[in-house]
Amino acid sequence: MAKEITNREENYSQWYNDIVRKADLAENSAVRGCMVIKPYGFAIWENMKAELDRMFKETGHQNAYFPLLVPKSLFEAEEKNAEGFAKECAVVTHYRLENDPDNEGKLRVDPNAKLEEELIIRPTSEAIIWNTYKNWIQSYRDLPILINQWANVMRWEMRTRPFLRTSEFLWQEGHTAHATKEEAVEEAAMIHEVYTRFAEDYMAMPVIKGHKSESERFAGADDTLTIEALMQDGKALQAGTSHFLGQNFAKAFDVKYLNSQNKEEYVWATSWGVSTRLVGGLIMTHSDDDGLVLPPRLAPIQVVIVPIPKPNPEIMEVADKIAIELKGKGIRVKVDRDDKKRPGFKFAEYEMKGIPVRIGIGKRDLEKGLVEIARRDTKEKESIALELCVDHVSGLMDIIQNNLLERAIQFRTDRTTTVDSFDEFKKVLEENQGFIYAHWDGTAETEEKIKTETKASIRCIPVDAKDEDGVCVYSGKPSRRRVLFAKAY
RNA sequence: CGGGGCGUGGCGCAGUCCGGUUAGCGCACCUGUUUUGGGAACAGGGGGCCGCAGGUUCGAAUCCUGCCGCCCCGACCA
Repeated sequence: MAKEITNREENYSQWYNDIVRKADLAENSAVRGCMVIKPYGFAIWENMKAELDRMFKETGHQNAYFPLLVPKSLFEAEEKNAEGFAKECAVVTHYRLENDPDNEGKLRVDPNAKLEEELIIRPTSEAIIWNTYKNWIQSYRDLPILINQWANVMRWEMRTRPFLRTSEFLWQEGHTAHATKEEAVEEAAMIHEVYTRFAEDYMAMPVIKGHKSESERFAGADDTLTIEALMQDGKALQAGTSHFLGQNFAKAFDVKYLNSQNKEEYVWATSWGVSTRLVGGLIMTHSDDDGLVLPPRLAPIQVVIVPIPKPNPEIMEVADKIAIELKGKGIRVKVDRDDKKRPGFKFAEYEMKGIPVRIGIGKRDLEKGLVEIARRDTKEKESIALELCVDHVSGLMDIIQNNLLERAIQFRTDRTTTVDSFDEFKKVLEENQGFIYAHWDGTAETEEKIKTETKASIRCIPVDAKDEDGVCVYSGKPSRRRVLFAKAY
């Protein structure tokens, strides 16, 4: 069967790398920590982007674009934010190269072209955007500002992995400005819900919604909302965050407005983002040892039609007819016209690429009026009457989408444990990993100690956590509710 | 930044310890023939500054020195 993909059990991270490479999603580049996203991988991102963009616009946001470079003086204005990102910033210091007099044919940085002020390559855009908003906002009538940008950002990470953590990555970042605290809090929560819907309805990736603990918060935020997904190796992935920024950036950039009583007030803010990391989450939620598995709603190709054993006019006529009908139902279809490769090779290839449904049209079956339908998610194959094929396949789209979500929910349920003692806590981490619900005393000290001793961190304080009196698994101090722990990516 | 590993056709590797004709193998690629319902077989063929720069030597992929880069594990990371 599928060759060259490492088994998940054998070496999970090698398996992940194999999928990325064999499914032709991305490859390493000449730049350390930066990947080349290949057409097939980019198509998945484009589908995510299209859907998210639609959701943002539906909720009243507009797209805009701000500069890649941020003057250092602006970057440092919001202290906590600057401090949080300082260690991972790439910095532009010069603007010109020249021929190196000591090294024929080589260039060097022109020492005379040093910038007066260094420019930071954005690790996030709050600074440059709030500096801009300052000029846009005078009155309560200018609010709210609801803007999103699709952009690249750079964070000089020490260790990178394709999609999950790269030095440069693509994302969207929403930056909104509001007249009242309530409105901003509501905005952050609304986007949190949009992210949840996207993860579950499109990626078929169930997530836990919650608040970050104070120490895990975005640098410069008063509250960070997160969606946390569970990967197949039992580790958590932070899949999206939505921050309530309070008035921190408004104060740092002096953004005030006049309210209807002609009184000056600071503006309230949110920011929120998801990135190409979602592609990594998608891979690790559904894929198996035979390759990528994609949910139909995000698959670049939803159905592939393979002539067996190879294209001939009679078969292709049927294939094209089915393709046209499926396309008429809004389904993304590829008809394989390659007459060089044999069916077995193609089957394996399309499985590697995670195409949800394959229709095999063969001479022998066709004589009996049958075609073969193969599902990627279950690997089931069935023969079905030609005239039922289109309806059956279009119906499969939702069935597969739901099955993937159900499967992922089941996996998460199996890997979620509620514990009441620290021994139990550690035992679960050794044996099962996954999500752990446990009581926590609410202090950063305890959180830190648990993390140091077990490598598990608080992923979130779930929004739907029930009040439940108990005692902290670590300190024994009283706790009002359980929080979600896991080792994380 | 610490520990480990590695740079040899597009990819994966052998050869390096112990220097010696023309640097080899698998995959991929090209041509042809036979095949074709789950990763076809055979035959022929193309493709290499052996990471870079010095040095030792009659002779360096191989030995010496310096540099550069990559991968893995840690530390780090919203």
